[in-house]
Amino acid sequence: MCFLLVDEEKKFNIDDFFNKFMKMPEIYKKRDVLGNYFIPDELPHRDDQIRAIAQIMVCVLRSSTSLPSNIFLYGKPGTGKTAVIKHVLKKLAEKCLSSNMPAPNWVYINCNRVSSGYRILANIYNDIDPENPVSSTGLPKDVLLKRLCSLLDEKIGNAVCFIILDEIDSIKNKTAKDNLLYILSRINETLKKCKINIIGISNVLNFKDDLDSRVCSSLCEEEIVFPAYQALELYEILKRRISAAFIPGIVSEGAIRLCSALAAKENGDARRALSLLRRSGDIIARRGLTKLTEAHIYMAQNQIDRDRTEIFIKDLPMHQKAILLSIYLNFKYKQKQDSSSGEIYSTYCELLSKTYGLNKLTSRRVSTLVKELDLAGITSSKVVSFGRKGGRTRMISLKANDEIVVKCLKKDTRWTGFVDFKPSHAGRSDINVQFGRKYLSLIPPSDP
DNA sequence: GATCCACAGGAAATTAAGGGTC
DNA sequence: GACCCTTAATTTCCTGTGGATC
Repeated sequence: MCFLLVDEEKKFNIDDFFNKFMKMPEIYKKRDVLGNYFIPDELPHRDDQIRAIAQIMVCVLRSSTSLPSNIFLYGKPGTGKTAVIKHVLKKLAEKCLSSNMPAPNWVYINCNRVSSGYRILANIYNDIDPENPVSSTGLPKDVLLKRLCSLLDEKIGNAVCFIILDEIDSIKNKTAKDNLLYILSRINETLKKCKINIIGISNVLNFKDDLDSRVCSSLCEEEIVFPAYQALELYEILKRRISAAFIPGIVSEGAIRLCSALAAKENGDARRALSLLRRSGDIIARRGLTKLTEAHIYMAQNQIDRDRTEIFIKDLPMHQKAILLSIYLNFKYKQKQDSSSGEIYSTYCELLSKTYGLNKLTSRRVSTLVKELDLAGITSSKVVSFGRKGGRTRMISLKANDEIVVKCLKKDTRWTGFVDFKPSHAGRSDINVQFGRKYLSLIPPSDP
């Protein structure tokens, strides 16, 4: 039996907390304005992009069956791509309705959440007909496509349906990506009444280079690039949002400037600036303060980075946690900051030999998982060559705060007991431990 | 300049799981 | 229930690579 030891004095009283909060001064007029999904009526510094998209889409106003060119939008995260396309479609729909024309239909899919071709087609289907959804697996792709075409003709009729594929670069499998985009680029040949227009949104500027040439020519008819926001542009965007979100006088001038500068440093990401503002607003709201200063922006920044790392590690699959633990243990027990992929693999194998019911992954798979940790900013690594004696390897070091890493790993009961485990090769001076896989033989055989 | 090391990493194959159809 | 489909995770196979050493 297990008891939670709770200090009576520190025991959280939810009623008291709510009562205290109710007495605190209100700082927000409308907090939602700072949210990621809020689309403002005006999008400053995006006039060129709005004009370009509007000029392509305007033919829909002449005839509901006129098909505009397919569009591809490129730009780094937080540069307003999604907001601009939604804004233009909203305005187009308003104009159609005020002119007694049918509003254009549109389906928005974030490919980051629906990463396979089949599921993207299924999501388009389910978005159009949510009452009779198709399953996310099981049907042959050609059957699903046939059903989707029938549905589009039946539900949309003689009109254009815009399909927005956001974060299209996150479809990892190149064949799946080419197949899906090829199907979509030819779908109008199968449709009898409805017409499909594809709007692709990518965070990767050279996304097109990776596409099949047939797909590229039909899908990338018009391309619009979204440049990163400059600090001054971000400042103006924040000013507008602040006046809609906060009660006047709450946010200090210095805080706005700092927030814009920090976001400008992160590739001009407006989403990051708004998230900093939202988080720092919540910090002062919970403390009952009425002035948001630079200090609160720094606090918010630390909290966001910390939360991001903790959530990422908490959600890692079991083997990836073991790999991260191996990196941490090598960092902890070695004199050097970085370890070779071979050393990490041998530590990983050693850890798994001490657990029951877990088969170790191959070094190839571990190599892919290490790269994923790298991409997430948890580790930092680079490929280096040690010549004939040492060959080519990846040198890996821990980038995230080691205290946060160990705290998160301790929460996983499978690995709690291993956070102080010393790898066999650590601290040995009688062997050259540069090249870990050689030393797999050091690992004692696991119990049967 | 050739050789060799210790991998890196791409591509195809395999496996398991979830689901649809007949 | 057999068979077919899809996806995701993983393995297997293979070629490529940078630089020290021969």
